[in-house]
Amino acid sequence: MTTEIKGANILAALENQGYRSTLPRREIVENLEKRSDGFTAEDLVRDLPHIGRATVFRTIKLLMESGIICKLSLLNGEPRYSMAHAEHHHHTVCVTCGAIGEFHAGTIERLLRLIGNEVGGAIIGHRIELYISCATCARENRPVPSIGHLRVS
Amino acid sequence: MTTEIKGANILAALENQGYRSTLPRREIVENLEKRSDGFTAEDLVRDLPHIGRATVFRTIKLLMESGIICKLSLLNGEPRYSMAHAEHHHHTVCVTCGAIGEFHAGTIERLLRLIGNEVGGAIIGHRIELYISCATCARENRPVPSIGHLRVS
DNA sequence: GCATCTATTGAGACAAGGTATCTTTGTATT
DNA sequence: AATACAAAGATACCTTGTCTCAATAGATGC
Repeated sequence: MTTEIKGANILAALENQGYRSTLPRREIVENLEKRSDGFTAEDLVRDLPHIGRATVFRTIKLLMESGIICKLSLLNGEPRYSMAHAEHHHHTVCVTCGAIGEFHAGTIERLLRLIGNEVGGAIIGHRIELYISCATCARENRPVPSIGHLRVS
Repeated sequence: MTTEIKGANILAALENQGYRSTLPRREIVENLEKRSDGFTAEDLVRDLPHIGRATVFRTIKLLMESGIICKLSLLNGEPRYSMAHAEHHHHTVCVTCGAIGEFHAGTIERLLRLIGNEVGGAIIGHRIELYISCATCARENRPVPSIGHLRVS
């Protein structure tokens, strides 16, 4: 029931926005399709050594602006990218293995909008990252790092 | 009604954790007290040129681990630090002027805990940033940048 | 007050993640 | 096919930190 844009459709989406369909872009999109979890820019650079570093970053930026991939932060601030499977959503990040999940929560959206009123000014958007110890890591009792003020009381 | 730790108390807190009260640390803490809004590491480096860059970063890390300051992200991912006025809290970030605010929302905490159950695995903590156009910027109609998948529908 | 022990500092090299510049190449269009 | 301009590649550069290592300075015992 996800509204994932994929394959040729991604390129088509870019073309509709006036961007050209080039070989590097096709290769990057193709590579992304194989990925089910979070990835780094360097993953792509490593996987596609004949494509320039700058091009990889430029394409990532393009895909982000088009809402096709999104960027999130591990606990320590390390960046990760992941395919955007839904229009607006949030991420779960496993603090031990780094696995990325996705969730949607209408109630939170509504709440945040209310809070926006209280806070003064116009609410534009938000970022929510939920740090978890994923099912596998929790089962294996892998030690959870200290997370400072991000912890839940 | 905030539980802000300040001045000598910050140093005392560090000493209680076994850290020494050194001149650079005192100067950094003193400088931080003057700040009411978000700041960058480079702000401190610039303000305290006789203190080494590494020491500034080391002290920031220390203060973060002690829960005295916290780190957050502007829309574009740029890091900002801000004094932690409450135990566990979240931030509002003005997307046009970068002003940092703070809010607390028990309801969201509870909700996220519920979502944690659904998501599978153990919930450890979370990060929430609410992007706004602050009262001043909204009044002056300053243009809001595109924010990709972070926007609220 | 002085010696000592060790945490901390400063300087500077290094690393990750990304952007800017500039020339060459590739794509869409006529 | 010719052309115009978007995009690529190479590379230098920037920002935000971290690491190393010798020199220094707090805390402590005497």
